[in-house]
Amino acid sequence: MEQEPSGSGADGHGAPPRRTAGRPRSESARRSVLGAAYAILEEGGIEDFSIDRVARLSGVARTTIYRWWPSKAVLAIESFLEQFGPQLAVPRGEAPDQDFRALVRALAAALAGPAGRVAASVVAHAQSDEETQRLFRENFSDPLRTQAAELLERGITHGVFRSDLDIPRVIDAFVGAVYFRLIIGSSLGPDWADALSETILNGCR
Amino acid sequence: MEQEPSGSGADGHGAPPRRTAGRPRSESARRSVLGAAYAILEEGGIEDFSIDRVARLSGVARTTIYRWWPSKAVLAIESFLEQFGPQLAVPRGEAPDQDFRALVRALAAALAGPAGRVAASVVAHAQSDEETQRLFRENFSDPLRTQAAELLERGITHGVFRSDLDIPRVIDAFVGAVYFRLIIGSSLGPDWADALSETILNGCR
Amino acid sequence: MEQEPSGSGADGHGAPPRRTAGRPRSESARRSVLGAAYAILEEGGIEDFSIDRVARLSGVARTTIYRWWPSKAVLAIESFLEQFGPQLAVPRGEAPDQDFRALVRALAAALAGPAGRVAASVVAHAQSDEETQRLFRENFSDPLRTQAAELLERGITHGVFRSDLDIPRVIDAFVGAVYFRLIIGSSLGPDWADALSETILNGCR
Amino acid sequence: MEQEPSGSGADGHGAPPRRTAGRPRSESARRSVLGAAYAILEEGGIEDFSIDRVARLSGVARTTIYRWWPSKAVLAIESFLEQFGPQLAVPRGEAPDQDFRALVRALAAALAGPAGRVAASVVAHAQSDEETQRLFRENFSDPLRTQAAELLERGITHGVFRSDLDIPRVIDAFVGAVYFRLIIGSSLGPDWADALSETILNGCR
DNA sequence: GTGTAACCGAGACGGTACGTCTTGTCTTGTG
DNA sequence: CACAAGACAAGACGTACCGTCTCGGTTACAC
Repeated sequence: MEQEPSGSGADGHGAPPRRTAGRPRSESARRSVLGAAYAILEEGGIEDFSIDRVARLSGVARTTIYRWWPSKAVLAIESFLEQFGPQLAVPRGEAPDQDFRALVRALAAALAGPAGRVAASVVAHAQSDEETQRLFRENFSDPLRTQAAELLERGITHGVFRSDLDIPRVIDAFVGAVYFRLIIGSSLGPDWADALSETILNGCR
Repeated sequence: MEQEPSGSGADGHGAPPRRTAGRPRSESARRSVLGAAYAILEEGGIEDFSIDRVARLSGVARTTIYRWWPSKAVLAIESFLEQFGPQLAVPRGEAPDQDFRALVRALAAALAGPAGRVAASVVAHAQSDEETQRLFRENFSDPLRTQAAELLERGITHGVFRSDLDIPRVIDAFVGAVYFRLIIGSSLGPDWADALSETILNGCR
Repeated sequence: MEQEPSGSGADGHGAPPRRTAGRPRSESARRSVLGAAYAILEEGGIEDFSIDRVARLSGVARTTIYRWWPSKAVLAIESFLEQFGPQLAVPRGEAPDQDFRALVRALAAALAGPAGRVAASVVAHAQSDEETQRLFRENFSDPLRTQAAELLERGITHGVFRSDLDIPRVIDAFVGAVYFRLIIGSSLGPDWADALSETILNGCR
Repeated sequence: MEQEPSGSGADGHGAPPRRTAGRPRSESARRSVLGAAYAILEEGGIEDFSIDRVARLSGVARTTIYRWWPSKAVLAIESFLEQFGPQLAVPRGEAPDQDFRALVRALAAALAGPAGRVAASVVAHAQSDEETQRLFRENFSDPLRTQAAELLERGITHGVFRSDLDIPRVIDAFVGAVYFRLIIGSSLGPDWADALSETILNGCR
């Protein structure tokens, strides 16, 4: 979001950096804001999150924040995605059912830490804001589902999973289970993750 | 909440209603507040919800609200539970798998309406408030899980479901799926509910 | 105030104790309230004075206080008068000018202590409440003026003071001076009192 | 208060207006607040005075008032001083005793009107607030005393008043008398003022 | 004795105001 | 232009009192 192509050297094939007139946006301000926002989310959840606090902590003027982020929800989720987005490595091994187990474990583990608290906060809030919902879906939910879908399809072609598998529903089930436990404040340990995997895989074979 | 032992016919051994000294709590005020709170939740979610607004809409003084509800989160969830709590009738027919399908359908249907929006709002908020989380769990989540568990156990004894079924995980899966779709803003139609039931039941047999 | 005809044997000209039907007023409650009220005034002035606080400190129900004192101003001044009223002994010696000096000293001394803080608080508030103003005038200001007037008249008949002395104005001057210093927060030591006496007596001879 | 050096032409020695960054304070808001504050004081005394009411009447946000005035006492006295401060013109004629009479009359007259009610309210409150007391003393009491002192000194040098006159005490006496009558709710007519002047002047000659 | 009347306690209720915190907009001056 | 600084209107927060209003119990005198 708000990605500035300015710095990316890849577009050097002719298109100039497209520097519009006036003072360019301060990249350092942007980073300060997102960093401070995430720090606040991590320590106090969305409850303690306010534009004022982000401004104070980041040293960036409130006006500047308002110029670039339309609402506190968007700022919160952007700061979360920037940190969390690249964190989930989907496994790709030989046995699809083992991969599935690993995926569930990885998701549970990622959300068990402090990032989970942030995720819960942010997604909770998302529910009231179209834009935030979209950002979450596009940058977090959809990629995860896509990767999971590929894994399941691989299982089908390998003959490990039944051919009439309703892939989206399977994904609904395991992602939903993890997320619901997160919201409810229940633990997300590896034992629980494995038990869930087993239950779901039972229906896939 | 604030249950008056007065009405419980069980103590018919002579114990008088035990009215404590002082002006008794106004039942009409309590109802007005919960009603207004639910109305606000229904139309604008938790975002537009404030004690001030509830006070104005209900015609009850703000101080009176604070006397009985410690925080806006608790008021919100209580107003939701009062409306939604008794809404979910768990089916009890001959075929446990049919019953399961009906249960998933009922849950999805209940949350597909305006109550869903409220539920999402409220549960979202729960995540940052211990007390709200507890209220939600005790009054909504736990009863639902208990009833679902009984249904699944019946299925096992009837020989319809496998005997090594991990009941809590099955429940995690279908409740989580419904709730996640709700949060994400995806549809919760009967077709989707049936597809989910089928996927999960596949693992139960 | 709240004159109790019950005990006063002096009115034995026929009027019986006139005990009206019903439970009689609790004398202990009355005393607790006035005592607590004065204690609060002494430590925090009128600023910290509230019916709630008096009720809490005295252990008397708020309703009971409201039954007997129409406003917090009246309660404050009554509690003050009960303590301060009998405190000022007007001297009666041989030399009227010496007596005057002693009177001014006594007034200044009485108001220099903690009671002064209370007096200032209370009289300050009096200005906005008819009833309080009347109570202060009748129970404090008028008696003081009457006694001072007698003293000055004695001085005239003794030939120490000029015969055309405008007694009320003299009293305005010295009482006003003391009170103004009190309000302004200036000291009220004996030296200042003597200097004031001298200045005023200069105009009396 | 809050004096803006910008307008004072005296600092034309090079110091620029020194406009600090950020949006400048709204002069119109300041005026609205002080005006509304005085209007409320005039009609209901300090009893009806509240920041809320001032905000409503002035149309200025409550937060803005709190930004500039630390307490309601300070706001009250400032609004009073702004109106009343320049109102008292001290006479300067040939005969010092005539001037004194005129001064007492002027003071009494000024406080006899609606401003008197405000003054009484405000000064009454001053007694519990250090800051208010200071403001009243510096901006009202001290200037008045200074001018009165000059008048009396002129009388001494002219030989009209005795040379050993204790000037501060004389001022205590007449200012106190006026203020005490004000608080007590007694009239402050010209006849009374003249009688007071005569009584005090008797001691000055 | 038994009313009945006025008391006292407890505490809920509708209100007003408090002083603080955020939100989002605006209005300056500087880089 | 971007940005820092900060004023502004709006409005919610949770608390303290206000004065009124039920209630349940407690004394008294009066029949």
